[in-house]
Amino acid sequence: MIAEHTAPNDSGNTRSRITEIADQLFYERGYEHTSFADIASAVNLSRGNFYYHFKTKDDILDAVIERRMHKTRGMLEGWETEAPTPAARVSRFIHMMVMNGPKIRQHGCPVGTLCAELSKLEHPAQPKASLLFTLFRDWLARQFVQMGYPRNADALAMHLLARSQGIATLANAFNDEGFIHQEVEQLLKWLHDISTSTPATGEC
Amino acid sequence: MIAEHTAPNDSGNTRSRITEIADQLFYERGYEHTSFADIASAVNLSRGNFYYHFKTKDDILDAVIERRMHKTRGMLEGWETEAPTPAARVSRFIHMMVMNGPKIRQHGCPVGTLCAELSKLEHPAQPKASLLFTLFRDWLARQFVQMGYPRNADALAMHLLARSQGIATLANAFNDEGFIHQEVEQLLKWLHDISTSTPATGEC
DNA sequence: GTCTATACCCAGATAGAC
DNA sequence: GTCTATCTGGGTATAGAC
Repeated sequence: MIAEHTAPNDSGNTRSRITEIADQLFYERGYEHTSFADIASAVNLSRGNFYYHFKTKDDILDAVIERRMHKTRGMLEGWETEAPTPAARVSRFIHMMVMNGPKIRQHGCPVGTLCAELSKLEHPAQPKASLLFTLFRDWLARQFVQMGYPRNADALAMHLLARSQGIATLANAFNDEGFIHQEVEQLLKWLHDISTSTPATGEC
Repeated sequence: MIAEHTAPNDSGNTRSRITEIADQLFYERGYEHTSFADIASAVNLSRGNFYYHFKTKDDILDAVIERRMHKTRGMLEGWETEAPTPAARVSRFIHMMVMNGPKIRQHGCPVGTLCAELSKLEHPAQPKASLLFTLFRDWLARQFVQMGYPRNADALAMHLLARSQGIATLANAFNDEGFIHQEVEQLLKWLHDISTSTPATGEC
Protein backbone atom coordinates (compact mmCIF):
# COMPACT_ATOMS: atom_id res chain seq x y z
CA MET A 1 0.00 0.00 0.00
CA ILE A 2 2.89 2.30 -0.71
CA ALA A 3 1.96 5.50 -2.44
CA GLU A 4 1.54 4.48 -6.04
CA HIS A 5 2.16 6.74 -8.96
CA THR A 6 -1.56 6.53 -9.73
CA ALA A 7 -2.50 9.98 -8.62
CA PRO A 8 -3.68 11.41 -11.94
CA ASN A 9 -4.13 15.11 -12.22
CA ASP A 10 -7.73 15.53 -11.18
CA SER A 11 -9.29 12.50 -12.82
CA GLY A 12 -10.94 11.72 -9.52
CA ASN A 13 -12.51 15.14 -9.55
CA THR A 14 -13.46 14.88 -13.19
CA ARG A 15 -15.03 11.53 -12.56
CA SER A 16 -17.09 12.81 -9.68
CA ARG A 17 -18.03 15.90 -11.67
CA ILE A 18 -19.30 13.65 -14.44
CA THR A 19 -21.19 11.53 -11.95
CA GLU A 20 -22.76 14.58 -10.37
CA ILE A 21 -23.91 16.02 -13.68
CA ALA A 22 -25.13 12.64 -14.89
CA ASP A 23 -27.07 12.19 -11.67
CA GLN A 24 -28.83 15.47 -12.28
CA LEU A 25 -29.52 14.82 -15.97
CA PHE A 26 -30.76 11.29 -15.39
CA TYR A 27 -33.21 12.75 -12.89
CA GLU A 28 -34.38 15.59 -15.09
CA ARG A 29 -34.47 13.87 -18.49
CA GLY A 30 -34.40 10.19 -17.68
CA TYR A 31 -31.59 7.71 -18.18
CA GLU A 32 -32.26 6.64 -21.76
CA HIS A 33 -33.04 10.14 -22.96
CA THR A 34 -29.71 11.48 -21.66
CA SER A 35 -26.88 11.04 -24.15
CA PHE A 36 -23.14 10.99 -23.67
CA ALA A 37 -23.00 14.21 -25.59
CA ASP A 38 -25.43 15.83 -23.13
CA ILE A 39 -23.29 14.88 -20.17
CA ALA A 40 -19.99 15.67 -21.88
CA SER A 41 -21.08 19.13 -22.94
CA ALA A 42 -22.48 19.85 -19.48
CA VAL A 43 -19.08 18.95 -17.98
CA ASN A 44 -17.20 20.71 -20.79
CA LEU A 45 -15.52 17.59 -22.03
CA SER A 46 -15.15 16.25 -25.53
CA ARG A 47 -17.02 13.07 -26.22
CA GLY A 48 -13.76 11.28 -26.95
CA ASN A 49 -12.20 12.17 -23.65
CA PHE A 50 -15.35 11.08 -21.93
CA TYR A 51 -14.51 7.44 -22.53
CA TYR A 52 -11.31 7.82 -20.60
CA HIS A 53 -13.43 8.14 -17.46
CA PHE A 54 -16.33 5.81 -18.22
CA LYS A 55 -16.24 2.93 -20.65
CA THR A 56 -19.98 2.45 -21.06
CA LYS A 57 -23.21 4.19 -20.26
CA ASP A 58 -24.07 1.45 -17.80
CA ASP A 59 -20.90 2.29 -15.90
CA ILE A 60 -22.13 5.84 -15.47
CA LEU A 61 -25.47 4.57 -14.24
CA ASP A 62 -23.70 2.38 -11.72
CA ALA A 63 -21.68 5.33 -10.48
CA VAL A 64 -24.80 7.49 -10.27
CA ILE A 65 -26.66 4.89 -8.24
CA GLU A 66 -23.69 4.50 -5.92
CA ARG A 67 -23.51 8.26 -5.53
CA ARG A 68 -27.19 8.36 -4.62
CA MET A 69 -26.73 5.52 -2.16
CA HIS A 70 -23.92 7.41 -0.51
CA LYS A 71 -25.82 10.68 -0.34
CA THR A 72 -28.94 8.94 0.97
CA ARG A 73 -27.01 7.18 3.70
CA GLY A 74 -25.52 10.49 4.72
CA MET A 75 -28.91 12.15 4.84
CA LEU A 76 -30.45 9.36 6.92
CA GLU A 77 -27.53 9.44 9.34
CA GLY A 78 -27.98 13.18 9.61
CA TRP A 79 -31.63 12.82 10.54
CA GLU A 80 -30.68 10.10 12.97
CA THR A 81 -28.35 12.37 14.90
CA GLU A 82 -30.29 15.61 14.57
CA ALA A 83 -33.74 14.43 15.61
CA PRO A 84 -34.14 13.09 19.13
CA THR A 85 -37.20 10.86 18.75
CA PRO A 86 -38.19 8.31 16.11
CA ALA A 87 -41.31 10.35 15.35
CA ALA A 88 -39.23 13.46 14.78
CA ARG A 89 -36.95 11.49 12.48
CA VAL A 90 -39.83 10.14 10.40
CA SER A 91 -41.15 13.66 10.30
CA ARG A 92 -37.91 14.70 8.63
CA PHE A 93 -38.55 12.16 5.95
CA ILE A 94 -42.04 13.50 5.34
CA HIS A 95 -40.84 17.09 5.27
CA MET A 96 -38.31 16.17 2.61
CA MET A 97 -41.20 16.15 0.14
CA VAL A 98 -42.05 19.72 0.95
CA MET A 99 -38.44 20.83 0.71
CA ASN A 100 -38.04 19.17 -2.68
CA GLY A 101 -41.51 20.23 -3.75
CA PRO A 102 -40.58 22.22 -6.85
CA LYS A 103 -38.31 19.52 -8.25
CA ILE A 104 -40.79 16.77 -7.48
CA ARG A 105 -43.47 18.71 -9.29
CA GLN A 106 -41.18 19.00 -12.31
CA HIS A 107 -39.52 15.59 -12.41
CA GLY A 108 -41.16 13.33 -9.86
CA CYS A 109 -39.23 11.35 -7.26
CA PRO A 110 -35.65 10.56 -8.32
CA VAL A 111 -35.81 7.05 -6.94
CA GLY A 112 -39.28 6.12 -8.10
CA THR A 113 -38.85 7.38 -11.64
CA LEU A 114 -35.45 5.71 -12.04
CA CYS A 115 -36.76 2.36 -10.82
CA ALA A 116 -39.76 2.61 -13.12
CA GLU A 117 -37.63 3.44 -16.14
CA LEU A 118 -35.07 0.70 -15.52
CA SER A 119 -37.89 -1.76 -15.03
CA LYS A 120 -39.29 -0.98 -18.48
CA LEU A 121 -35.85 -1.24 -20.02
CA GLU A 122 -35.31 -4.55 -18.24
CA HIS A 123 -32.00 -3.02 -17.31
CA PRO A 124 -29.58 -5.14 -15.26
CA ALA A 125 -29.11 -2.26 -12.81
CA GLN A 126 -32.79 -2.25 -11.82
CA PRO A 127 -32.30 -4.33 -8.65
CA LYS A 128 -29.44 -2.07 -7.66
CA ALA A 129 -31.65 0.99 -8.07
CA SER A 130 -34.31 -0.59 -5.90
CA LEU A 131 -31.75 -0.74 -3.11
CA LEU A 132 -32.24 3.01 -2.83
CA PHE A 133 -35.79 2.28 -1.78
CA THR A 134 -34.51 -0.41 0.57
CA LEU A 135 -32.30 2.15 2.25
CA PHE A 136 -35.33 4.28 3.13
CA ARG A 137 -37.45 1.25 3.89
CA ASP A 138 -35.06 -0.20 6.44
CA TRP A 139 -34.33 3.15 8.02
CA LEU A 140 -38.05 3.91 8.40
CA ALA A 141 -38.72 0.42 9.74
CA ARG A 142 -36.09 0.95 12.43
CA GLN A 143 -37.85 4.14 13.47
CA PHE A 144 -41.18 2.35 13.72
CA VAL A 145 -39.58 -0.39 15.80
CA GLN A 146 -38.32 2.27 18.18
CA MET A 147 -41.80 3.76 18.13
CA GLY A 148 -43.13 0.50 19.52
CA TYR A 149 -44.25 -1.36 16.41
CA PRO A 150 -41.77 -4.22 16.18
CA ARG A 151 -44.23 -6.56 14.49
CA ASN A 152 -45.36 -4.42 11.58
CA ALA A 153 -42.56 -1.89 11.35
CA ASP A 154 -41.77 -2.96 7.79
CA ALA A 155 -45.39 -2.71 6.71
CA LEU A 156 -45.58 0.79 8.15
CA ALA A 157 -42.37 1.73 6.36
CA MET A 158 -43.67 0.42 3.05
CA HIS A 159 -46.97 2.18 3.61
CA LEU A 160 -45.26 5.51 4.15
CA LEU A 161 -42.94 4.96 1.19
CA ALA A 162 -45.92 4.18 -1.03
CA ARG A 163 -47.80 7.25 0.14
CA SER A 164 -44.77 9.37 -0.73
CA GLN A 165 -44.43 7.82 -4.15
CA GLY A 166 -48.06 8.41 -4.96
CA ILE A 167 -47.81 12.01 -3.89
CA ALA A 168 -44.79 12.55 -6.09
CA THR A 169 -46.39 10.88 -9.10
CA LEU A 170 -49.57 12.95 -8.96
CA ALA A 171 -47.83 16.21 -8.09
CA ASN A 172 -45.75 15.65 -11.21
CA ALA A 173 -48.61 14.57 -13.48
CA PHE A 174 -50.82 17.49 -12.46
CA ASN A 175 -47.94 19.90 -12.01
CA ASP A 176 -49.47 20.67 -8.62
CA GLU A 177 -47.20 21.47 -5.73
CA GLY A 178 -50.13 22.38 -3.48
CA PHE A 179 -51.18 18.76 -3.51
CA ILE A 180 -47.92 17.84 -1.82
CA HIS A 181 -48.64 20.16 1.09
CA GLN A 182 -52.17 18.88 1.35
CA GLU A 183 -51.08 15.27 1.59
CA VAL A 184 -48.11 15.99 3.83
CA GLU A 185 -50.54 17.43 6.36
CA GLN A 186 -52.40 14.15 6.40
CA LEU A 187 -49.19 12.16 6.68
CA LEU A 188 -48.06 14.21 9.66
CA LYS A 189 -51.43 13.62 11.31
CA TRP A 190 -51.09 9.91 10.60
CA LEU A 191 -47.59 9.94 12.10
CA HIS A 192 -48.82 11.77 15.16
CA ASP A 193 -51.63 9.28 15.65
CA ILE A 194 -49.47 6.18 15.47
CA SER A 195 -46.67 7.71 17.52
CA THR A 196 -48.93 8.73 20.39
CA SER A 197 -51.51 5.95 20.48
CA THR A 198 -50.63 2.74 22.29
CA PRO A 199 -49.60 0.24 19.65
CA ALA A 200 -52.29 -2.44 19.51
CA THR A 201 -51.28 -6.02 18.88
CA GLY A 202 -52.00 -5.98 15.16
CA GLU A 203 -52.19 -2.26 14.64
CA CYS A 204 -52.45 -0.57 11.29
CA MET B 1 -72.25 13.36 -45.34
CA ILE B 2 -72.99 11.08 -48.24
CA ALA B 3 -71.01 7.85 -48.19
CA GLU B 4 -67.60 8.87 -49.42
CA HIS B 5 -65.29 6.63 -51.30
CA THR B 6 -62.93 6.73 -48.34
CA ALA B 7 -63.60 3.24 -47.10
CA PRO B 8 -60.19 1.67 -47.64
CA ASN B 9 -59.89 -2.09 -47.47
CA ASP B 10 -59.25 -2.66 -43.83
CA SER B 11 -57.01 0.25 -43.10
CA GLY B 12 -59.28 1.04 -40.17
CA ASN B 13 -58.61 -2.40 -38.79
CA THR B 14 -54.91 -2.18 -39.49
CA ARG B 15 -54.78 1.18 -37.81
CA SER B 16 -56.53 -0.07 -34.71
CA ARG B 17 -54.37 -3.17 -34.67
CA ILE B 18 -51.30 -0.95 -34.72
CA THR B 19 -52.74 1.20 -31.97
CA GLU B 20 -53.55 -1.82 -29.84
CA ILE B 21 -50.06 -3.31 -30.18
CA ALA B 22 -48.42 0.08 -29.61
CA ASP B 23 -50.53 0.56 -26.49
CA GLN B 24 -49.25 -2.71 -25.12
CA LEU B 25 -45.61 -2.11 -26.07
CA PHE B 26 -45.59 1.44 -24.72
CA TYR B 27 -46.82 0.01 -21.45
CA GLU B 28 -44.36 -2.83 -21.28
CA ARG B 29 -41.23 -1.16 -22.66
CA GLY B 30 -41.95 2.54 -22.41
CA TYR B 31 -42.66 4.99 -25.20
CA GLU B 32 -39.13 6.02 -26.11
CA HIS B 33 -37.75 2.52 -25.87
CA THR B 34 -40.34 1.18 -28.32
CA SER B 35 -39.27 1.57 -31.95
CA PHE B 36 -41.28 1.61 -35.13
CA ALA B 37 -39.62 -1.67 -36.04
CA ASP B 38 -40.86 -3.22 -32.78
CA ILE B 39 -44.43 -2.24 -33.50
CA ALA B 40 -44.27 -3.07 -37.20
CA SER B 41 -42.89 -6.54 -36.63
CA ALA B 42 -45.46 -7.22 -33.90
CA VAL B 43 -48.24 -6.29 -36.33
CA ASN B 44 -46.52 -8.12 -39.21
CA LEU B 45 -46.10 -5.00 -41.28
CA SER B 46 -43.10 -3.73 -43.13
CA ARG B 47 -41.64 -0.55 -41.75
CA GLY B 48 -42.32 1.20 -45.02
CA ASN B 49 -45.98 0.39 -45.02
CA PHE B 50 -46.18 1.49 -41.45
CA TYR B 51 -45.94 5.12 -42.48
CA TYR B 52 -49.03 4.78 -44.56
CA HIS B 53 -51.01 4.54 -41.35
CA PHE B 54 -49.06 6.85 -39.04
CA LYS B 55 -46.84 9.68 -40.18
CA THR B 56 -44.86 10.16 -36.97
CA LYS B 57 -44.28 8.43 -33.68
CA ASP B 58 -46.12 11.21 -31.92
CA ASP B 59 -49.19 10.38 -33.98
CA ILE B 60 -49.10 6.84 -32.65
CA LEU B 61 -48.79 8.15 -29.12
CA ASP B 62 -51.82 10.35 -29.67
CA ALA B 63 -53.83 7.41 -30.95
CA VAL B 64 -52.72 5.27 -28.02
CA ILE B 65 -53.75 7.89 -25.50
CA GLU B 66 -57.12 8.27 -27.20
CA ARG B 67 -57.56 4.54 -27.16
CA ARG B 68 -56.82 4.46 -23.46
CA MET B 69 -59.23 7.32 -22.84
CA HIS B 70 -61.93 5.42 -24.67
CA LYS B 71 -61.29 2.18 -22.84
CA THR B 72 -61.15 3.94 -19.49
CA ARG B 73 -64.43 5.72 -20.09
CA GLY B 74 -66.02 2.40 -20.97
CA MET B 75 -64.67 0.77 -17.82
CA LEU B 76 -65.88 3.57 -15.59
CA GLU B 77 -69.33 3.51 -17.18
CA GLY B 78 -69.39 -0.24 -16.62
CA TRP B 79 -68.68 0.16 -12.92
CA GLU B 80 -71.30 2.89 -12.77
CA THR B 81 -74.04 0.62 -14.04
CA GLU B 82 -72.92 -2.62 -12.40
CA ALA B 83 -72.40 -1.40 -8.85
CA PRO B 84 -75.42 -0.03 -6.98
CA THR B 85 -73.77 2.23 -4.39
CA PRO B 86 -70.94 4.75 -4.67
CA ALA B 87 -68.94 2.74 -2.13
CA ALA B 88 -69.33 -0.38 -4.24
CA ARG B 89 -68.20 1.55 -7.29
CA VAL B 90 -65.08 2.89 -5.60
CA SER B 91 -64.45 -0.62 -4.40
CA ARG B 92 -64.32 -1.70 -8.04
CA PHE B 93 -61.61 0.84 -8.62
CA ILE B 94 -59.59 -0.49 -5.71
CA HIS B 95 -60.02 -4.09 -6.79
CA MET B 96 -58.71 -3.22 -10.22
CA MET B 97 -55.24 -3.18 -8.66
CA VAL B 98 -55.64 -6.76 -7.51
CA MET B 99 -56.97 -7.89 -10.88
CA ASN B 100 -54.06 -6.26 -12.69
CA GLY B 101 -51.62 -7.30 -9.98
CA PRO B 102 -49.21 -9.33 -12.13
CA LYS B 103 -48.90 -6.66 -14.80
CA ILE B 104 -48.54 -3.89 -12.24
CA ARG B 105 -45.77 -5.82 -10.57
CA GLN B 106 -44.00 -6.16 -13.91
CA HIS B 107 -44.60 -2.77 -15.50
CA GLY B 108 -46.20 -0.46 -12.96
CA CYS B 109 -49.36 1.54 -13.63
CA PRO B 110 -49.90 2.28 -17.33
CA VAL B 111 -51.07 5.81 -16.64
CA GLY B 112 -48.55 6.74 -13.99
CA THR B 113 -45.53 5.44 -15.86
CA LEU B 114 -46.59 7.08 -19.13
CA CYS B 115 -47.11 10.45 -17.45
CA ALA B 116 -43.77 10.21 -15.71
CA GLU B 117 -41.94 9.33 -18.92
CA LEU B 118 -43.56 12.04 -21.00
CA SER B 119 -42.79 14.53 -18.26
CA LYS B 120 -39.08 13.72 -18.45
CA LEU B 121 -39.13 13.94 -22.21
CA GLU B 122 -40.95 17.26 -22.00
CA HIS B 123 -43.20 15.72 -24.58
CA PRO B 124 -46.07 17.86 -25.92
CA ALA B 125 -48.53 15.03 -25.26
CA GLN B 126 -47.86 15.05 -21.53
CA PRO B 127 -50.93 17.15 -20.65
CA LYS B 128 -53.06 14.87 -22.78
CA ALA B 129 -51.75 11.82 -20.94
CA SER B 130 -52.60 13.46 -17.63
CA LEU B 131 -56.21 13.60 -18.76
CA LEU B 132 -56.28 9.86 -18.17
CA PHE B 133 -55.72 10.63 -14.51
CA THR B 134 -58.38 13.32 -14.70
CA LEU B 135 -60.86 10.75 -15.95
CA PHE B 136 -60.38 8.65 -12.81
CA ARG B 137 -60.14 11.71 -10.61
CA ASP B 138 -63.47 13.18 -11.69
CA TRP B 139 -65.22 9.84 -11.64
CA LEU B 140 -63.98 9.10 -8.12
CA ALA B 141 -64.89 12.59 -6.98
CA ARG B 142 -68.46 12.06 -8.20
CA GLN B 143 -68.67 8.90 -6.13
CA PHE B 144 -67.46 10.72 -3.04
CA VAL B 145 -70.01 13.46 -3.62
CA GLN B 146 -72.73 10.83 -3.71
CA MET B 147 -71.20 9.34 -0.57
CA GLY B 148 -71.88 12.61 1.21
CA TYR B 149 -68.57 14.46 0.86
CA PRO B 150 -69.41 17.30 -1.51
CA ARG B 151 -66.81 19.62 -0.03
CA ASN B 152 -63.72 17.49 -0.24
CA ALA B 153 -64.71 14.95 -2.84
CA ASP B 154 -61.83 15.97 -5.07
CA ALA B 155 -59.31 15.75 -2.25
CA LEU B 156 -60.56 12.26 -1.44
CA ALA B 157 -60.31 11.29 -5.09
CA MET B 158 -56.75 12.58 -5.32
CA HIS B 159 -55.86 10.85 -2.09
CA LEU B 160 -57.10 7.52 -3.37
CA LEU B 161 -55.39 8.02 -6.73
CA ALA B 162 -52.12 8.79 -4.99
CA ARG B 163 -52.38 5.75 -2.78
CA SER B 164 -52.91 3.61 -5.85
CA GLN B 165 -49.95 5.11 -7.64
CA GLY B 166 -47.67 4.55 -4.68
CA ILE B 167 -48.77 0.94 -4.41
CA ALA B 168 -48.06 0.37 -8.10
CA THR B 169 -44.65 2.02 -7.93
CA LEU B 170 -43.43 -0.04 -4.98
CA ALA B 171 -44.98 -3.29 -6.15
CA ASN B 172 -43.04 -2.77 -9.36
CA ALA B 173 -39.77 -1.69 -7.74
CA PHE B 174 -39.75 -4.60 -5.28
CA ASN B 175 -41.41 -7.02 -7.67
CA ASP B 176 -43.82 -7.75 -4.84
CA GLU B 177 -47.42 -8.54 -5.64
CA GLY B 178 -48.22 -9.40 -2.04
CA PHE B 179 -47.71 -5.77 -1.14
CA ILE B 180 -50.64 -4.87 -3.39
CA HIS B 181 -52.98 -7.15 -1.47
CA GLN B 182 -51.69 -5.84 1.82
CA GLU B 183 -52.36 -2.24 0.90
CA VAL B 184 -55.65 -2.96 -0.85
CA GLU B 185 -56.91 -4.36 2.45
CA GLN B 186 -56.13 -1.07 4.12
CA LEU B 187 -57.75 0.90 1.33
CA LEU B 188 -60.95 -1.13 1.59
CA LYS B 189 -60.99 -0.50 5.32
CA TRP B 190 -60.47 3.19 4.67
CA LEU B 191 -63.32 3.15 2.16
CA HIS B 192 -65.57 1.35 4.59
CA ASP B 193 -64.80 3.87 7.31
CA ILE B 194 -65.54 6.95 5.28
CA SER B 195 -68.60 5.43 3.61
CA THR B 196 -70.24 4.45 6.88
CA SER B 197 -69.22 7.25 9.22
CA THR B 198 -71.23 10.46 9.17
CA PRO B 199 -69.26 12.93 7.09
CA ALA B 200 -68.00 15.63 9.43
CA THR B 201 -67.82 19.23 8.20
CA GLY B 202 -64.17 19.16 7.20
CA GLU B 203 -63.58 15.45 7.23
CA CYS B 204 -60.44 13.71 6.02
C1' DG C 1 -52.19 -0.74 -49.35
C1' DT C 2 -48.10 -3.07 -49.27
C1' DC C 3 -43.53 -3.68 -50.28
C1' DT C 4 -38.07 -2.65 -50.91
C1' DA C 5 -34.60 0.51 -50.84
C1' DT C 6 -32.60 4.18 -48.93
C1' DA C 7 -31.68 8.86 -46.92
C1' DC C 8 -30.49 10.91 -42.80
C1' DC C 9 -29.30 11.57 -38.12
C1' DC C 10 -27.73 10.64 -33.68
C1' DA C 11 -26.56 7.33 -30.43
C1' DG C 12 -22.75 4.52 -28.15
C1' DA C 13 -18.15 3.30 -28.66
C1' DT C 14 -13.04 3.13 -30.54
C1' DA C 15 -8.33 4.66 -32.45
C1' DG C 16 -4.74 7.20 -32.22
C1' DA C 17 -2.38 11.91 -32.35
C1' DC C 18 -1.01 15.38 -29.04
C1' DG D 1 -5.75 13.38 -19.75
C1' DT D 2 -7.49 15.61 -23.55
C1' DC D 3 -8.45 16.08 -28.15
C1' DT D 4 -10.22 15.00 -33.35
C1' DA D 5 -11.65 11.73 -36.42
C1' DT D 6 -14.07 7.78 -37.26
C1' DC D 7 -16.71 3.31 -37.07
C1' DT D 8 -21.03 0.99 -36.44
C1' DG D 9 -25.73 0.35 -35.37
C1' DG D 10 -30.34 1.68 -34.84
C1' DG D 11 -33.71 5.11 -34.98
C1' DT D 12 -37.20 8.06 -37.59
C1' DA D 13 -38.74 9.11 -41.87
C1' DT D 14 -39.20 9.26 -47.23
C1' DA D 15 -39.40 7.73 -52.27
C1' DG D 16 -41.12 5.13 -55.39
C1' DA D 17 -42.10 0.41 -57.53
C1' DC D 18 -45.76 -2.99 -57.41
